[in-house]
Amino acid sequence: MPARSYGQYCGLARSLDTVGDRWSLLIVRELLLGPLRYGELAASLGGIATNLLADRLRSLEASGVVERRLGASGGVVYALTPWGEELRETVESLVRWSRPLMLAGRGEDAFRPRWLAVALPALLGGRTARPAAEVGIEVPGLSLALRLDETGPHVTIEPEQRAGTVLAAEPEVVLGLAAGALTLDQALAVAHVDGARGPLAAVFARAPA
Amino acid sequence: MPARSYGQYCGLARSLDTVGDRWSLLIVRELLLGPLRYGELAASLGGIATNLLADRLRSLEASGVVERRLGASGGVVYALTPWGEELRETVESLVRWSRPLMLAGRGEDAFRPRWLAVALPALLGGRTARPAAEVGIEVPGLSLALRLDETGPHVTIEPEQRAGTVLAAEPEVVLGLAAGALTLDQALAVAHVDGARGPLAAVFARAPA
DNA sequence: CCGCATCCTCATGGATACTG
DNA sequence: CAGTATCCATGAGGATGCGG
Repeated sequence: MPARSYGQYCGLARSLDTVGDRWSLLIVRELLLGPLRYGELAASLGGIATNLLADRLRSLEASGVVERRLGASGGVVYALTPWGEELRETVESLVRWSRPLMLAGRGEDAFRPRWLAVALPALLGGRTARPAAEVGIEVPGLSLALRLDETGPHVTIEPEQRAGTVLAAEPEVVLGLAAGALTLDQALAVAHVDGARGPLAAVFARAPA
Repeated sequence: MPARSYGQYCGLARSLDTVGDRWSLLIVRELLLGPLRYGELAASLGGIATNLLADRLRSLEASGVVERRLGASGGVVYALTPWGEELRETVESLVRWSRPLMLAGRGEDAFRPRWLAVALPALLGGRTARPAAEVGIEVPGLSLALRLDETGPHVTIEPEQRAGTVLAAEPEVVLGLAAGALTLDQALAVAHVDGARGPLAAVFARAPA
């Protein structure tokens, strides 16, 4: 147990005893998109020390947040337990809370398209009246499609490039999250949708051929 | 800044850069109940090192989560900014997530009735569809059991006397009772017997023989 | 007394090298 | 590839001091 317990009979304190360690919630963030192997986790987390990753995975497994499974290729993969999956609510609330921090711009920070797959539902979800729409962001090596309908937002990751895909997203999200993530070479053409109404679909971008 | 930044352009990572430090969210928890002075914070947090408290308050103030105000008695009090207040959502989601941890029992952990004032709304409020669960809470001289099922939340209070008393009360009554603001006799006087009214007005008080 | 700042010790985090 | 082992830097914890 890397973190000293707060020793408080309080839900918040006990939650933080379990996932309040450095890197723990970021590991959960990665696994919210599906099981990953050790090396994939290390790569996606971007420079976590290997001993820390091993420690965190051990303690998260011991506390029932993460479990080891046998992946399709025979290797061991790490996955969230049902209880661990319930941390999505917490992660999304922190993503929403971070909006002022994200609007400050990317700066020197690293960026991985994967992270959008967690952030976008958190930022776009929760709206009441929402027209059916399709939102996508395409970045090197990854296409993200966010489909919005009456049942809520659904995110799908499409590894294969989809040339000529029409991308749409809420300006606030695209300008806040994707600023700096898309290069000029991707030639994103920004234009307002004809007859766009409501908070959605105000920006169109065209992916490179 | 005590915490090294993760250096990731991700909402979760930036939120954790801001409030992911040890003690930071517990400080927020205390201030969610209202402004406090430095000494009150230190006492309620139970044994935080004074230099750490000073450090955290400084960085939370620098990042716009907390602000210093002049209290009624002329002294300086610490209070949440509007943005800091928005962390209530995150805190409550962690409180809900901690249910299995809290069901494990109190053990040697410290307990302060204040903490219930944050936890109970998180557990009682919220969604409509909720799986059946039972939460036990121990207050000095009082045992509280909170049972959640499809019909809503039910609180079972187990004092020394009042055996078999069934009553209905608003959640605020239970909250006041649990937080020490109301004595059991006062709560019983305010509560309404049977004929529960309102969506959350099903509160049972029962004592062991 | 309250509100911190300083000092010291030790647990934890971070980077790199190394191994089955 | 999936971790361990090692070493150093840093932050936590506790005691104490000091000014208002």
